Amino acid sequence: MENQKPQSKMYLDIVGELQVLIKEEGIKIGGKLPSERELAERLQVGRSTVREAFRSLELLGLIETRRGEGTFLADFQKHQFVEVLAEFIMQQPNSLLDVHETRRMHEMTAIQTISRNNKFRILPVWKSLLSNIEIEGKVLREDVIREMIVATENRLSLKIWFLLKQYSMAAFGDMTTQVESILVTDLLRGIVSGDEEMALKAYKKWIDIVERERGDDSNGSRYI
Amino acid sequence: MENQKPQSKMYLDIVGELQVLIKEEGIKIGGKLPSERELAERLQVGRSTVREAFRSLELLGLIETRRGEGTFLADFQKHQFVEVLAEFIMQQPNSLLDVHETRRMHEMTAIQTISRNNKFRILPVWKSLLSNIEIEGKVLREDVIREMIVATENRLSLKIWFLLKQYSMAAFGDMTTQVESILVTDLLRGIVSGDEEMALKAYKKWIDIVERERGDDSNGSRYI
DNA sequence: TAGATAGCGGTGGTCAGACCACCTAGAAAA
DNA sequence: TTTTCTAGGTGGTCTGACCACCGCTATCTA
Repeated sequence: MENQKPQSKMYLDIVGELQVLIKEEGIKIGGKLPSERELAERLQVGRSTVREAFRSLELLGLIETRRGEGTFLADFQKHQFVEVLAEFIMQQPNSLLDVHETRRMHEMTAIQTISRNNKFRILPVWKSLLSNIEIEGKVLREDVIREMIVATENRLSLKIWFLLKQYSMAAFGDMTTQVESILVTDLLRGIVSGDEEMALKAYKKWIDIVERERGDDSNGSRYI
Repeated sequence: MENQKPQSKMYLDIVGELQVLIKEEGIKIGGKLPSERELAERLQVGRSTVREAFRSLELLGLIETRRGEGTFLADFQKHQFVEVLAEFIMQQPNSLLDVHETRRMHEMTAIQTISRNNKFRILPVWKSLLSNIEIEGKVLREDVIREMIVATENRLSLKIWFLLKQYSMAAFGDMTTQVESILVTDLLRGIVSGDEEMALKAYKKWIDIVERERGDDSNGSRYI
């Protein structure tokens, strides 16, 4: 018996091997992964090691395990881990500010990108949002921003933004404030007309209001 | 023996109990947590269950385990979770372009941030870089950019940028090209003088050259 | 025959105990 | 005093054993 490799962090290797496996076998979201026992044998490790790898991925929201059924590739949206992260991180005021600012960075860049490029400006979604506002009188902050980042077609940025959003939501509670339609209207109008300055100005005011409503003390952003 | 509670997700309870324990015992960053064996006994669970809880927290970057020493409360600033997420996320096609653009986003934001704020403009590091260029005649792209993002004091942004950099390096080979000192000098001068436009213009030219040298086909950036 | 059900195999959840590899501090030797 | 060695503690891994749960199928019942 020549077992147990000395290199630390075997379960991290498993995580890596899992990524390969998922790719090779073409497992899609919601698809089933091999069972723990099978995986252990296939990778020549103990079942407990496989489980440790699974546990970490589970808290990250990347997989989902159901007793009696199996382990599945999770829908990205779930992410229970954010709460845990937030709980732990609350004591570290600085990192929270980083999250905020990085998120704003992605949001502002999206606004700039869209209002500078005709291809994005003429998208029907903006007018659709505008008419929605006229009808309902208000709109969710996240909805508008999300649409903007989606429009830029940068999925990585979208993922990061989504993460950061959840993260700060978990830390501050629900943030999907409904704002005066005037600002959103300005923002959207700025976008469709290519008036970057107008859009950004509306965005900044918007942010100001949101932070004030929350009594945010992490002001003095470096980006705005 | 009345063992093994049926309620699923025992390890999540452990995570919760750990948070309480950390708070009650006043464990600070870098502080030592109880050993796995002690914790198992104290919470009346098996050691493997404790370990599963630890593994998930570890991948989140909340704790750090060192063999032979123990388990410690980690520096949250490390944001280890970003790596794993990135790995999983970037398996998608088209992601390479996304990586590029997201990275440029972080770089440009840093440049803007610095040149708009006196506090950052007057940092001695810029003059130090400038004189270095005069002496050696050239400079590494990454070095300059890194210094800029470091200067903005957003460690999360730095972390993300570093990741993206590594990723594109792995995809394209070594990218640390040495560029004409003129452009870098312009960029740095723009920064210290608060001339955002000048700095950005130099940056964009710089990017152009790098992409051209590499024969980059992922042009048409949405951000520049 | 059609429907209810009891059982079986597979899966995750947990535990206990056993090694191994590693680190550290204190004891023993120089 | 300085160096070396050793014992105990810690995380890392494996094994094998249960349990609780799920889904399916073959069986039993009305």
